Formats: sequence, structure tokens, C-alpha cells
Amino acid sequence: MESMQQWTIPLPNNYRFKESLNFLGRNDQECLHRIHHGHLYKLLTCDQALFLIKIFEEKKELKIDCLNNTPNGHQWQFIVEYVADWLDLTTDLGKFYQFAEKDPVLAPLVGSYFGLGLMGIPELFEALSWAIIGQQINLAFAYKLKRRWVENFGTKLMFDNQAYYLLPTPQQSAVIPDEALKQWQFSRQKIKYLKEIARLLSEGVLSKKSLQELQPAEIEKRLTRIKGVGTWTAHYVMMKCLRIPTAFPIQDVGLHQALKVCLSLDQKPAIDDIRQWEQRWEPWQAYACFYLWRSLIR
DNA sequence: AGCCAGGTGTACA
DNA sequence: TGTACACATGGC
Repeated sequence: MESMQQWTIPLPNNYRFKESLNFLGRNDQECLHRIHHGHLYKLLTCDQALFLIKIFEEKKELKIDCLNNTPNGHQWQFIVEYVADWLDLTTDLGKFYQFAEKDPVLAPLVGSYFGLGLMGIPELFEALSWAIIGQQINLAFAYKLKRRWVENFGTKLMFDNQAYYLLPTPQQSAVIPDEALKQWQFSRQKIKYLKEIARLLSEGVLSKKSLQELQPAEIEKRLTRIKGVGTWTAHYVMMKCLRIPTAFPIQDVGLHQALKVCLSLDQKPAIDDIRQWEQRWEPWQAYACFYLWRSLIR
């Protein structure tokens, strides 16, 4: 038990790991995980130690190898919980599919992406910072900014001639000079927002745990009190990090684009029309949004 | 070249 | 409560 190098997780009903890989592999500029030959690699940290894990499917089960280290029982627990959260291994997708069956937008999407869980961002700082980086710029540029931030200021592990990274911690981020980020083409606003959030998290004023004790409406209020966090970002974080299935970032332009395509419209739907869909999708708004995002890939 | 990009804060009626 | 505009730069 104490010296295990591999862990096995049963795959949930209706879940297809291949769909997780399809989504996670959507951008080749991604720097916080790597996909290679159907294997998913990610660097994690627990108890000040680094763990490079490899996740793959074998005999209808999910296997987690730790490549660089030997986690103890407590560390394995952390790793397994992280993976289950990240890859959405605890949701009963069958319930969503039952709901989606009679919906004209969702039914075809479920047909195309059957077995896809909602890929999450378990770390609050990562969810918030990725949302802020992505605000109002195209995704390609957002990935570029994130890569610069992670590669210059995060933690690096070389393994088998390949670099793996950890996002800078809030503590590390709080002391990055503004000019350094400015040089890497972060806007003044993004720098200010990111560093303030880093400060709130490192001082413990804000935490995932404290948010999880609140109701969704209260979480939204708490998050939008932070400068740089509007309703889009709050809902993005509720959806990807806090895993609130009713979260729905209604201003999202990708969502608008996907709906336009799914409904064969000439132009993007009006916000009031989207609001109707949102109500119709209660209590699965986050999954509806995620499947719509998925439909934009490629 | 010009519009758009996984928005938000601020100003002002 | 509602609209206009700055931010700030890349992608296509």
C-alpha cells in the first residue's frame, strides 16, 4: 500500500476516457498537461513534493501511474481525488443523457460526444487566472499568455527529456514584477486582477473551501466582488472548479457561436433567447454549455 | 484591413 | 437599470 506505483479507478457507466482526451487535446499550446499516444500526463504537487502522473485506459479501467516518485497513502488519496475531480468521474452522465434525450439542441450533441465528462479545473487559482487571461482575447492568444506565465514563473520538472509544469502558486504570483508580465504582453488590467487574486488566495481571504460552503447565488456575489471577476468569470469558475451544474456563463461568445451553429441561425442568438434555453436546461446548464463548447473544436 | 476574440470596470444619463 | 466606451493585442 505505501509503496504502490499504480492506482486503478473503475470507469463510470457511460463514461468514455477517449472523449476526455479529445477535449483535453483541443489545443497543442496547452502547458499544464500533455497527451501522448493516448496517455494523459500531468504534474501535481502534494506535501511539497512533485508527482508526475500518467493516466490511461486499460481493460476498461482507468490506471494512474506515478512516474517520478512513490506517493504514500495520503498522497495517493490526493492524486486520485484530483483526477476524479478533474476528469469528472463522479457524475452520473446517464442522468444528463436522459434529460438531454428530448432536447433538440442537446440530443445531437450527446450523440456526437457520448461519454464526455465536464473537464474541470480543480484548483481555484488556476480556474480564476485562466478565466481572466481568456477574457476578451482569442483563445490562441490566451494559451500563449498562459504558457508564458507558466513557463517563466511556474515550477518545472524535467522527465524523460520532456518539461512538465505547475502553475505558479498564488504566493509565487504575488511577487512577480508587473513589468515582467507587461513585457510578456499581459495588459495592465490583467496584471492588476491576477495579482490581486493571488494576494487574496495567499492571504487566505479567499479559498475554494470557503466558497463551497455558500449557495450558488452567494458564490456569484462573493466572486464578483473581486475586481476583474464579472458574471462570466464567476459562472466559469462555478462550472469548472466548484462544479455547480446550474452555472451558465451566458455572455460567452463561444456559447453564442455554438448555439448559432446548432440552431442553424444566420446570426448569433439574442441574450434573451439564450436565457430561454438556459431555463429549459435547468438543472444541467453547465453540461449543456460544456457540450456546446465541445462542438466548437475543429 | 478591419472585425472579432471563452469580458469587465467605469462613466454617465 | 441601461448604454457607451476604454482596455490591448493577436488571429484570420
